Amino acid sequence: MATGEEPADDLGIPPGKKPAIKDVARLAGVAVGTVSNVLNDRPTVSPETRERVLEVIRRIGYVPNATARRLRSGEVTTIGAVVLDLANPFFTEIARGIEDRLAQDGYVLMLASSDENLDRERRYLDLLLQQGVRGVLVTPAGADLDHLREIRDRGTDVVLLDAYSREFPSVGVDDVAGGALAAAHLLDGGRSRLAFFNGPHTVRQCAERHAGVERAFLTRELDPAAVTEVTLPAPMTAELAESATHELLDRPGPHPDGIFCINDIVALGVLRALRERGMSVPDDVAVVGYDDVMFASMLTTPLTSVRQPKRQLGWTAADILLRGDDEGAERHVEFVPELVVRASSGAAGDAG
Amino acid sequence: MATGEEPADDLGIPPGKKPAIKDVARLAGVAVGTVSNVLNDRPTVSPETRERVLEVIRRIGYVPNATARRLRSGEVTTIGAVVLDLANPFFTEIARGIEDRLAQDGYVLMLASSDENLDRERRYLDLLLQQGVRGVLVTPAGADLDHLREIRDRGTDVVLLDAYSREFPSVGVDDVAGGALAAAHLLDGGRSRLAFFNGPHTVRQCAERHAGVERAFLTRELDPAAVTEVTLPAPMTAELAESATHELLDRPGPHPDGIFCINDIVALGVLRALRERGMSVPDDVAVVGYDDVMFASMLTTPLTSVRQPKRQLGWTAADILLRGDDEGAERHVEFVPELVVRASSGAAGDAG
DNA sequence: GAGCAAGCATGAAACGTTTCAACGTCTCGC
DNA sequence: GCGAGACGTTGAAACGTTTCATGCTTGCTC
Repeated sequence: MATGEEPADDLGIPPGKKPAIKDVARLAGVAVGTVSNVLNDRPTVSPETRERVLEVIRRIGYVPNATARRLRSGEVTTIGAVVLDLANPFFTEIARGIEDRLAQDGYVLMLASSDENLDRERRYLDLLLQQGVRGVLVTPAGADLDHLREIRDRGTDVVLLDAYSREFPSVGVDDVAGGALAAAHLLDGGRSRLAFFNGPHTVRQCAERHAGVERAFLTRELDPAAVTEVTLPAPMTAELAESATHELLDRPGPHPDGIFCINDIVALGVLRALRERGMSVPDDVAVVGYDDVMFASMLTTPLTSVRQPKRQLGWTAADILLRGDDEGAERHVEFVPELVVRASSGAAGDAG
Repeated sequence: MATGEEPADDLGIPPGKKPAIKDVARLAGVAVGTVSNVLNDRPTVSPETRERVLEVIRRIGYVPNATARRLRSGEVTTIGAVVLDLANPFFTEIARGIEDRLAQDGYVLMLASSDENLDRERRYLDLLLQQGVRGVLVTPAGADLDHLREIRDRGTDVVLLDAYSREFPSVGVDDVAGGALAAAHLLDGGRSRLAFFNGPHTVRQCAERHAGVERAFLTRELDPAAVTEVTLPAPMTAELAESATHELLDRPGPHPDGIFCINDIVALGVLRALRERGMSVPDDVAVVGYDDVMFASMLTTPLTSVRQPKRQLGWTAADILLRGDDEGAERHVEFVPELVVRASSGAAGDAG
């Protein structure tokens, strides 16, 4: 674009520059302080003056500069979030919850994905701090929280997302309870030979859900060792789960009559393998997944799954951040997962 | 935090205040300009002075105020995006693509969902402008682009996402080609009695994919009127599609032997209904979806679908924005969708 | 030793707001 | 006809940087 078109009327604003509050003041014939009062809805402005100022604002398309406002008043209306992967439905639901809460207060969200990479996490946090965010929500990519500590000590609030630490406010879901819920459902549905398709125990979620399964057994005075645990390497895909299922069923001895999967993707692979073998779900085998992702209810055999309140997770984390050091603000919130029973584990068959 | 710990030595900084550049200058016995030069690695500072300044910075824990810096220097490393729904996998893949491109240049993304609501879209755009973003990427919630025009005229770049307009740079996918691709695949696979589960034609995507279907027929010198179009009301769910399928199959006359669905969710409902009726896919009916969402390949009968290059869509939009008015910058990019053939439309049965 | 360039350091202006003490101008009550 | 509020409005200081024209020292060249 060359010299470009000037507005028909000359407003005395250098071309290529955005109008500032002083331009509004000049054109409306008032002081800058008055314009500021109009902008901030202070009651000390006469209706006529207010109208005149607003008219000018509309005419020249004035937009207040949040950076200058922030510098002077010190208040910030931006928060940052770093999640593991924005392409993963689990996190986008969380992000959506964050956004919903922020919208209430006119905040804007700056979002980034760490890809579970500690370096990327640090780089993004650094960028966010430079932008001057009021606080950050982080799903930590690793156990090392040193950099987060430093950020907090420098005065930027930090809230952990889907994690727990006694040093930081945090929001998470009780994974032990989730594991117990799934195992209990299978046991109480009359299943006795359980298999557990899990990920490596180095991942907190996997270890805790495993502990939950054990707890369900012990509560019923059963031996947790009776569970056949199949450990899948990361990244866990449906294909991986499918072949692991075939492998499991090829073993000698009785087949399992209930399978608990660490997430719904894995469950999908298991279901596919069972179908290939002509086994009936839930009559021969009951299957339970985890996360209750969008498509769990849409499968040919709708999947029973442990639901995490994803949206609420994000909402609450943002709420803690915005409410700050309020008296009533809870510093640690742990949600309780919920079992959604569908056809894949319906009324127990007589496979036993 | 109450009064907190004071540093042992009195530095002449009011308690409870963060040190500013002038404090560093005073304590190091230099001018503020010099400190600024040290901070920005300018070469006009003698090594001794630099060391002295850095020493003071370290001692009092000075952190530059990014807000003030930005106000003065005017440099922006933020762009905004408003998509229809952050919880929809289609848009999060796009967002991920945007993020990937921005990361290359150290930019940060401010993200918001309009929920297809024009008012929300406007409100969010306003917030983003206040934050002083360098430009915005928008998936328009409606056909009215007046506000976008205004934003652009006031000096903020605008790029349209999954849309087309000759007024704005834009990135989209050829929906006519997508519709044609799906219909051609069914026709060339020997299917002759097609049904098309579509949304209302007021939605651009629906109208264009419909045009694509017609084109495929005309190219083959067939009559497009032979297609049975079923119009589903928004929001389209799997349940809705399921019952619409039953309704269609209850009609007298021969059943369709090929069904094209406006998206994969709809296809899911169709598949479910067909299974309930004991019809075989693809032997009795071939099914084709659209979007190729993550789970399309994971269904019991993997779904043939028209894939949109979602990530690339976002990447390219961000690229256009960042490259700005460069000579080589393309102002309109249209991607070509791709058909991913899976079992749901596999080798044609002899249903004809 | 005059002239000059190079090397450093300086300090004030500028960025676009908010905030606040001060200043009319009315209106009212006496 | 005067003091006291009440009501609107004003203008400048302040926020914490960056930028830049200017000035002061050196050391070098002829």
